[in-house]
Amino acid sequence: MAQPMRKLSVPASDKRQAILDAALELFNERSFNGTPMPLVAERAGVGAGTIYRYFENKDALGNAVFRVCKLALQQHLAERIRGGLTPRQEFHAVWRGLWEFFGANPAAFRFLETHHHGSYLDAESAAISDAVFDSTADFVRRGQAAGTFRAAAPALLIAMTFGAFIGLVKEADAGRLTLNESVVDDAEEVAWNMLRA
Amino acid sequence: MAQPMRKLSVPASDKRQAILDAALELFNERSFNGTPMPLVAERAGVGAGTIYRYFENKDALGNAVFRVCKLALQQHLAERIRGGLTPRQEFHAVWRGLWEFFGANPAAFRFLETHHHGSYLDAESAAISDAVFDSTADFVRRGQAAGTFRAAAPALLIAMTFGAFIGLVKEADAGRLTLNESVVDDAEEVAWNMLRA
Amino acid sequence: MAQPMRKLSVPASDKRQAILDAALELFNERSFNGTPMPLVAERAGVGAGTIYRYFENKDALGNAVFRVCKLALQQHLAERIRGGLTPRQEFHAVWRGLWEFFGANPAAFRFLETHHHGSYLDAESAAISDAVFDSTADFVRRGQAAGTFRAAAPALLIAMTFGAFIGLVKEADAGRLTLNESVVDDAEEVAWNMLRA
Amino acid sequence: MAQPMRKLSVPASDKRQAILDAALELFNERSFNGTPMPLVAERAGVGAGTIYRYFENKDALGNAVFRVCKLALQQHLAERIRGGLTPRQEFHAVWRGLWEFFGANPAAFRFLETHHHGSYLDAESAAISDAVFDSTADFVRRGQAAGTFRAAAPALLIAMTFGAFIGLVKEADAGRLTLNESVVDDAEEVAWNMLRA
DNA sequence: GATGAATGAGCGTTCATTCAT
DNA sequence: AATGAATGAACGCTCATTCAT
Repeated sequence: MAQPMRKLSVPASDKRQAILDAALELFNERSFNGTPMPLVAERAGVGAGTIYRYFENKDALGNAVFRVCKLALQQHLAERIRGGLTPRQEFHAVWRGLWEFFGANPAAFRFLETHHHGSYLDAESAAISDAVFDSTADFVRRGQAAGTFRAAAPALLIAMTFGAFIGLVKEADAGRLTLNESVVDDAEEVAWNMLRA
Repeated sequence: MAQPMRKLSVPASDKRQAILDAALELFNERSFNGTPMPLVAERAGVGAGTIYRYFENKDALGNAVFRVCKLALQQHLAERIRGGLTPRQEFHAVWRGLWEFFGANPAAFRFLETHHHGSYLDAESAAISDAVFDSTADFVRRGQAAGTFRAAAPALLIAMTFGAFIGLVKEADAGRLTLNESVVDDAEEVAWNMLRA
Repeated sequence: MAQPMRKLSVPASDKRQAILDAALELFNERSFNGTPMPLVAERAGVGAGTIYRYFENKDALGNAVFRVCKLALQQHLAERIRGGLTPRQEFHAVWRGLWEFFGANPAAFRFLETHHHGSYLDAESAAISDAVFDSTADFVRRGQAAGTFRAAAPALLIAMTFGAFIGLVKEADAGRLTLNESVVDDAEEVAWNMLRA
Repeated sequence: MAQPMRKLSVPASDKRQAILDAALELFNERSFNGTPMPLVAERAGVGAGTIYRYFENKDALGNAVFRVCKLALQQHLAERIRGGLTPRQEFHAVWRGLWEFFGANPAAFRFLETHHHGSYLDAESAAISDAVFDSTADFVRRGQAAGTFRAAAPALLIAMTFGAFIGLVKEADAGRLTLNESVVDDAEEVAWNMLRA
């Protein structure tokens, strides 16, 4: 059997991923503008110049981190919604999905919450945010069509529900709340009262 | 009797206020680390060196902005809660208070939401945040004692309620929602369903 | 008796002297370039702007301090040389004069030693140094004419003798020597062996 | 056998040395505080930021210059003293050593004389100064034990002898004395009369 | 005359980016 | 492809000097 005609490249570039990981951590710890590129390079275990082989400049790196996080969250939630669930079950899936995503990838979650309007974000990043929003709005409209979700602007319900979840994370970060399974379950019940008709 | 003929001198703290205002705007637009001090000076209409007559350094300026905003919000809400209101009326007062504060001072509101754990914030700023939280928690506990508010950790209810409001503002900033009086009233009804027993 | 026709002025300006004193101290403690003018003003107990009524700028202040010190030393030594002393007695008078001047005015002495070629010193300051040197050279030549002083270039003898005294002061400053009366007497004997024929 | 054909690369510490040389020159010309780092960089032919790859900050650069000069002088003198010389011969070696060092490295000599107690000098620099002093004091005590040197505090003799030499250099700088071989020989004779018993 | 708040040029230092290796 | 030494523009901040009071 003939070997396919593409060059055998290094495995989808470990270094690119290492740079993204390091940048995500550091942008959370020190903010985008407070993070020197050489520090990203050091944390990623690469040379400073190497970053510029993978990202045109610091802004591009910031946008790449944003997109990776946003798409990871989108995919994580999308995987949980598929299927023939009731709207209540769907909401449970989303809420648990947020919690699982946060547990598996807290840095990504915090980055999205904190850097959602960094001045370095470009049009494409904004477009991705809009696409994620649109698919979420569809989910809400399905629930409203079924009469299970409250009749209010989908944007309003989405904003308040995600906002409430983010509020939990921030309060936990401030040390005034411990986010464990039972607290998140309580919170789901609370949030559900916002959504249900 | 005629007013004596002396020149009206500018109030001594004119420039201090101008610097605080400029810093608040710019820290929102460009983040703390992304804002050069000379730009703050320019926006405030003062010389670069003048800032340092009023604030020891950039961190001190950041903390001053934070405290001014936090205390203004606290006072704004406190003024609206006093009196013999029912918990539902108190909640209305708080929700409207947030909305009014945001309308009167959107920059201050956004600053608090975005910069609540900037690495430049010092212990005193953190203490103020805690004090504001404590007085809010008292408000929640009063409502719970009266049986009107849901029995859940006050920190959880506070986090989710403020988070929901902040979610609205962010969504409005993203251009996917228009925050007007009727939307805010709808949102109040939604949020109330989180709180009520 | 008619009063002379000049304005009664403030007593030869206390402030000018206070500024000179403060500058002398601070230039010694922190060097010329390391001393901010506002600090000179504060130490002198005057407003920052006031210095500029008495001295055109910082360089002019530095030159004024230099001249005051140089002339004070010159006068101090000149007072001790007058009269019909033998060269040995004259040398004793000079050496003791240096010691007394240092004791009475250590700041002035150290300033002259440390700042003798500050880049801010102007031609007039240099001229004063030369004049002081010339009168000292005359003293040496008198001693050489009398056959009491060693026949060598006066500049050489002056340089080495003053240098030796300054060396004592520096070593005392470094904490490796205590300058008291008996040490200075010993040193005079040592120095005399450089000069005598 | 032919030398291998690899490119001759510049020694790694090329720039470090250029920076030290430039700093030494400029600190002499304009004093430590009077010398801007960008000017050091320009004189050294490097970028301003490059200095900070080799020295942590300006103070560290000042200390490095001081140590290089002090150790160079120490080594220069130490090389000349070894052997079975008489104290008079040893003194000749030291005096000539000073003169040769000054001739070979006038900037280093002047730096040591002028900056010996700059406020930026750290404990290690002070320790080096003390060590150099101690070894010189040993030399003096040897001469005193042999009965050739005057019985006086070694610190006093050292201070006056070095002070006298420095006085010569200063007088030459002031343009009132030309330091040539015969003048230095005369001066040695003069200085020897301070030291000898 | 005396003041000190205000200024902005210039300081010490950092860091995004480049490029010789 | 990968590096990290080198750069210089731009940062946070200081301070000599001015000028309205």
